[in-house]
Amino acid sequence: MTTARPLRVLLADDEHLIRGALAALLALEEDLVVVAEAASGPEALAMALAHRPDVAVLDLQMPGADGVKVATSLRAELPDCRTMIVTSHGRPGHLKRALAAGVRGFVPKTVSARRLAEIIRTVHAGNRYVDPELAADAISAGDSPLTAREAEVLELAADGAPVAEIAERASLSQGTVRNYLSSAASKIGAENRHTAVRLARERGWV
Amino acid sequence: MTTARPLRVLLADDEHLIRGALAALLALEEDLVVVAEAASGPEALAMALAHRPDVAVLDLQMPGADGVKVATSLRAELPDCRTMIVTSHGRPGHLKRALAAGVRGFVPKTVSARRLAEIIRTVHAGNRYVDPELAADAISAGDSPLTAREAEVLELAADGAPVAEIAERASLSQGTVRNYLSSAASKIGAENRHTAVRLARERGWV
DNA sequence: CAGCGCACATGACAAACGTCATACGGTGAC
DNA sequence: GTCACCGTATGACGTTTGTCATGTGCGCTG
Repeated sequence: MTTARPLRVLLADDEHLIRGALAALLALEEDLVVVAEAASGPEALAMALAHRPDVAVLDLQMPGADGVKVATSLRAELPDCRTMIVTSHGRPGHLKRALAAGVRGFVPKTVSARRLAEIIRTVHAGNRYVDPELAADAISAGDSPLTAREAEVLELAADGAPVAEIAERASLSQGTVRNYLSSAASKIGAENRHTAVRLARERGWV
Repeated sequence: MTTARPLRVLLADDEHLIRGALAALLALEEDLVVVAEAASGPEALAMALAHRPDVAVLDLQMPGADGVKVATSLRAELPDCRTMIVTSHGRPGHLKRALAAGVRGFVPKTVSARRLAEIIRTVHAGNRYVDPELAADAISAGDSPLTAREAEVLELAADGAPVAEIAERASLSQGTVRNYLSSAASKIGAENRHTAVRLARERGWV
């Protein structure tokens, strides 16, 4: 059993420093081999199709397309490839999106390389792994109490646009927009739409 | 000249994965030795005092105290130790703050490890190094047109607090607060304080 | 089918906000 | 020593928001 076929890994992260360092560390693991690296979402996708890795380790924030988008495409185009997300900022919403996209591993960058290698093996074996802390956050954040429209309007309000502009962009009357913003804010427990936007962001509801 | 005293490096980054990987890569450089690692601002400070490194490589965002704060303290307590900042999100304002704190190197995490090693040597030699792209951003963002008070009030407005609360926290009258917010927004070219906050953030003015 | 929740709307009122004029004391520059 | 700019303040004005009541129509679900 010493000559098992090595586990082929794709590494995608826009930070060269991290990516290179990670590749070096994973190379120390005998059963892992990094077959491709990418610095952007589209590049990750292209690399995956070219090299057909067993596991794709994706950074959440990358130029072009974020980790979850890449995972979604990968699921369609390369179903045998397991995907996992590594991230610095673990927002509850991201985790939820990721799991919905078929991602099987979700870990913060605070883990050690050894641990990451273990998790890569876990994921490859067909199991899932979600960082317990992030999972707890996601659960405690709960599901969004917002209706689809409320969320949409809140999102349009995100950059501080006045009601008139939001109304126009959403093709709604100004009164309706105010109603939605008001009910969204009260559901969230914020005193005004701006704090509502911030809180919704933090909880991954927008 | 082969047995020169090695260059002693302190590594501070809250992401274990990155920090470990970085340490491993820097260890490949013959003339560098990582003498200490830290995962938070205070820890970095303590480690520096205990191990007296030649160069401290600090992540910008860390729990406890950010890289710039650590650099400031270090400058006072360990003047011989050069400091440099490594960061993922290079906002213009951070660079300015960092240079003011006596930081001698400022690089994004997109550089390669080899390059980082070179820069560590540059910094140790007493020179400065600032990533050209970040420098260009900082220059094009220009200086803040805001007065000290305007910036302060704008910062208090950052989380969407109403004027009354800002006034209380700044010990100002509500009218004054509104005046400041109004003039700050007009200087920035924003239509209201919320977009003003956002733009000021992007330009590193708060 | 009756009831419920949602999308969407209107009108009205109070509170918050943005803007402007005006004022006065302090500080630094010329 | 005047001039300009800043910090601070007030009062007044119109506009934008937040909130509420109320209404219509639609699609589920019991």
